[in-house]
Amino acid sequence: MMSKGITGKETDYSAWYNELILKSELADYAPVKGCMVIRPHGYAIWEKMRDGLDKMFKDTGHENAYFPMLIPESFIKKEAEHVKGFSPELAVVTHAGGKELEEPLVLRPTSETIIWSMYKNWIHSHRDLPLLINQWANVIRWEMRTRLFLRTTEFLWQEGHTAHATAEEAEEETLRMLNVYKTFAEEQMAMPVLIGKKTEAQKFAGAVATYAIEAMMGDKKALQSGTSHFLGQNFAKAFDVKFQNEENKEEYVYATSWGVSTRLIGALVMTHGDDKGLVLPPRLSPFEVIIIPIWKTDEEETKVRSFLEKIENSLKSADVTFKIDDRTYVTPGWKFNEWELKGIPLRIEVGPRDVKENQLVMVRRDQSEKAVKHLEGVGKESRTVLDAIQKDMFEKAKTFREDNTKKINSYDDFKEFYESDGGFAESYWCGSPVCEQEVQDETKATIRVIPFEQPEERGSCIKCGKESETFVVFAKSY
RNA sequence: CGGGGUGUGGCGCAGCCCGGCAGCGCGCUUGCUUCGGGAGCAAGAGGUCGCGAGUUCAAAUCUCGCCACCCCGACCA
Repeated sequence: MMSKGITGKETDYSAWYNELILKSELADYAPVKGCMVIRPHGYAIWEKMRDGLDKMFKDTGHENAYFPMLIPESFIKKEAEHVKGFSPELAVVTHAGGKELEEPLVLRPTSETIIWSMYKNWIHSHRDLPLLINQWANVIRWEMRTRLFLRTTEFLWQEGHTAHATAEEAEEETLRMLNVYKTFAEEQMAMPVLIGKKTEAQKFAGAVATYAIEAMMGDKKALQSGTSHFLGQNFAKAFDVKFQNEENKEEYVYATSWGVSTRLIGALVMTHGDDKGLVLPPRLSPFEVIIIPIWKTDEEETKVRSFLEKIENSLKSADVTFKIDDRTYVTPGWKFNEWELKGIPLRIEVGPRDVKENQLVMVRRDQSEKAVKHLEGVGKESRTVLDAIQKDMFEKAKTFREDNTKKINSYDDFKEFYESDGGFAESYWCGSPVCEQEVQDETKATIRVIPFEQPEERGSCIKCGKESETFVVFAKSY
């Protein structure tokens, strides 16, 4: 079932990532190339993410709905940029019911087109706006190269699609949801993110502007972890969605869309994982505490079990979620390793020695020291420790990012940076797509974001040296 | 699409050059002893060697073809 250990991060990051996912039972390869099965442990994490995000969406006034997976091919073609961006990765159904279809059906790569085809029927007046809808769904994108969680042919995500009366309102919504993502990433995933605007070259096909959260992974590469798009009137025009404003004038509707996907699980793995396996932030762990009872004799078992009840009650009263691993056919040592591999944030060991002393042993997943704690108040103590883990994981990730972020002004230094260790480079850029492309061709680094907070001083473009006021963050990315 | 790799009991691999009984480790089953960092002993079960042709008395092994998956690069959440 399981062989000992996984490849070290330093030895081969990619092998480490794959082995970690397979061995911690987050996911497994499916029969179809590029597809994966999300196993219960991985899906439980996704459910946690989903629940956390869903609450944040509801709190900002959104409602869930569900639109179909099959989209008439002609819909995709209605928005010029959208077609151009997505046609290479579409999967198309041409036959069904034993016959060739009159019009091929596209398996949705994203749902703007089908949603806006419906919004046309639902929006007539400014009183119908804003329309704030989200859907949890699967999408299909036929990618050339896939990687577990980071880029799979089919993935699960959430896509918000909102309609507004004014550009200002829509832009506000775009940034509101970007900030929801930032908050979620930092507070729930313990993953610090940069936020900002994407360059023209990297924006969503069909958007006026794309914004993103970007995180630094354990190998110092960037991962785009969530996007929020201001779509302007592009889709309203493509699908002829107009409303009558207060002055009784017809106007096209303004749109946004925003999404995060199961890629976030990959982000979690690469932000916090270590050579022993996954390290889960308490708020996203399927359960927070794994309890491992230890005994030799029946008599000891009876004593330990009744002691466990006291621990359970204390944990329950502090709303700490836990699981007791009382399997008899594996040794405690085996369980330690297995639950560390699976990333459960806190472990409690209870054996005859502890029963006698009215104590227990606590071990944080993000550290390794064993700490002896008294039985009394173990629930509250666990909560305190879990909060500390959540916070420390964030700080550790943030420090790592800061340690690997460098202000770079000269292109020679820049090239050298990406030939050696790499990381995030803070530089200036003149705004020319030519410079952007040349930097990418020569160093593999791309502009990840144009941060909102721009420094006072001006600089010079990292590539052409022209004076520039645009401060950007470069990195190699997934 | 280019480059590389792999395909042999559930998992990881050896065997292939040089054709001759299909092996090893882990896991699994049963029993006993174990149990505070991946337990020990004993006895078992388990395989169309990715698929298809060919060469041969004989193919996991040689030849030709095909397929699948993984990794690295170009496209992307």
